[in-house]
Amino acid sequence: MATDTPHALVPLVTKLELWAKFSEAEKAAVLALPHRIERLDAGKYIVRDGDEALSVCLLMSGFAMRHKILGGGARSICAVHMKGDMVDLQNSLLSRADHNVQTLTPADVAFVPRDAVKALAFDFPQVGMALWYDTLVDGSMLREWVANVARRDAAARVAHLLCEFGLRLEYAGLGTRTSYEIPMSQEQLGDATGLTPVHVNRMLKELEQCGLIRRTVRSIAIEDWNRLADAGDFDPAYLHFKQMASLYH
Amino acid sequence: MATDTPHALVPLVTKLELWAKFSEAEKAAVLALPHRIERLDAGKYIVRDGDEALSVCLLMSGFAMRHKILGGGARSICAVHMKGDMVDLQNSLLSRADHNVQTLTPADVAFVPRDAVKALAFDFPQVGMALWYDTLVDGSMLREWVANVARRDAAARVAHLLCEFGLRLEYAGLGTRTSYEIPMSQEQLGDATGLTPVHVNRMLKELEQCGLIRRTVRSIAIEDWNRLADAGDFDPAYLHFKQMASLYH
DNA sequence: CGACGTGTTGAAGGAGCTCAATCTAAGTGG
DNA sequence: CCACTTAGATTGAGCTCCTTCAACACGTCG
Repeated sequence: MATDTPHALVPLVTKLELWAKFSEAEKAAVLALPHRIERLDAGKYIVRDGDEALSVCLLMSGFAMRHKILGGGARSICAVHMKGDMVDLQNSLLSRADHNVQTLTPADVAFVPRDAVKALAFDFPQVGMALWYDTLVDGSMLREWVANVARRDAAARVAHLLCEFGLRLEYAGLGTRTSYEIPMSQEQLGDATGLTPVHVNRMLKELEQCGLIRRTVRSIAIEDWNRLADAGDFDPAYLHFKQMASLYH
Repeated sequence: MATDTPHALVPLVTKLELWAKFSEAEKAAVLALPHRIERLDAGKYIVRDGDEALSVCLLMSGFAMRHKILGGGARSICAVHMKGDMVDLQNSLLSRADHNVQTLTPADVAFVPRDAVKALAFDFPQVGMALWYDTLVDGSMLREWVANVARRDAAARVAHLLCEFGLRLEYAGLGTRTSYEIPMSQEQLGDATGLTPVHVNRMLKELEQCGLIRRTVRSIAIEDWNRLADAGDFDPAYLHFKQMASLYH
């Protein structure tokens, strides 16, 4: 569990410092978190619903999703995570996982023992606060996700998801908001929007025919950001991005 | 802002102690939070989307909801709160509200200044941790809410909501899980389930005709808990109730 | 080459929506 | 106490958006 790559947690510090300026001691404490780095294939479960989750994990590369499997076997994806995201604070602190976390692509993941995170939050309240803020932003994104699947029509749901993805990828330094590779199949997009894969396909086609996007297999190019944002009823306020004024039009 | 009813915050202590045993000093610190108590009419906004939220508020009686108004004017309700619930940690800590909080019924609300809550969390990490846990449970409930509106059919959505309500009311000491007054109109139920009020009405009728519930105006009696839970694909694990084994069948 | 996962397209059906009328209960003012 | 108002509940009829089912295309990988 001792770390031979002490810089692996730098992205975490960067992210948490969005919420509070850390002292050197606080930074050092975060970087000193014991962790184990693992390379996971696509489709690997990080946590399963019902498990006792003992680790918090940090996505260093690749993509992952949170989802639930319902009684009838249907799947509901409620979040997608990318580089720098802290996955599974939710499950690990509440001890018993209430949903699954699964990789969408091959991913490098740093596992940090839950108790070390807890201790860190206790010993360095400033850090604990930043972690808390991070989970509050997750909550905000969940509320928007609810609104998306509950009250927007199919085309708007897909458009909204494409806008959110673009901004988040840009924010994570993984591309521009108007051109990126989407790490999900159309079936997964369906599970994320509450639609069937067939209908996702038709909506993508429609958005393309309206000149809002262009696409090849998995690559999305947003032709007209403003019109797509309009079609998707997209307003990035819920992402609570800091210091990114340029993105707010 | 000085308090003349020092016991008003007792329900908060009780709730937070589900997550961590508090010392006398910690309990005293929570009870010493400065607060102002206010009686609000039904339909009153506690916070509006976009506001700078300066207070956290504790529901002492009555019901409230969180919701978003979308571009087209549609409303999406993503949570309902009741006695003892801490409303609006979300909005106030992130400084700019990303959704509305509005009373469903007349309600007694204790307003606590945001900075006092922050200071409490800093000075008493054990308390801060409990507050954090509370927001994590909110997140879990949101994920289930996403699954409900995204992947269940109309009858199941309504059934699930009725089950959740019953359990939460019982847990809050406001009745039994099988018989209660529902504090929402059918239009609001529609906004909470992503359905039209007309269709909510038909689903309630259907559940009644199947012998799962009985009802008068706003009162719900669950005739057959197990069958209703089955119809609503309801499993209470996501509520993360503590010490309530009897409810898990 | 064949198999498999994924994307694409068509046709038909249904769950839930829209529109609109009617009914009920709870005020409210006279 | 009653006429009047109003918000919400209830019901019906028709329509539409999305689903379901099914076939076919395409690229990758054994």
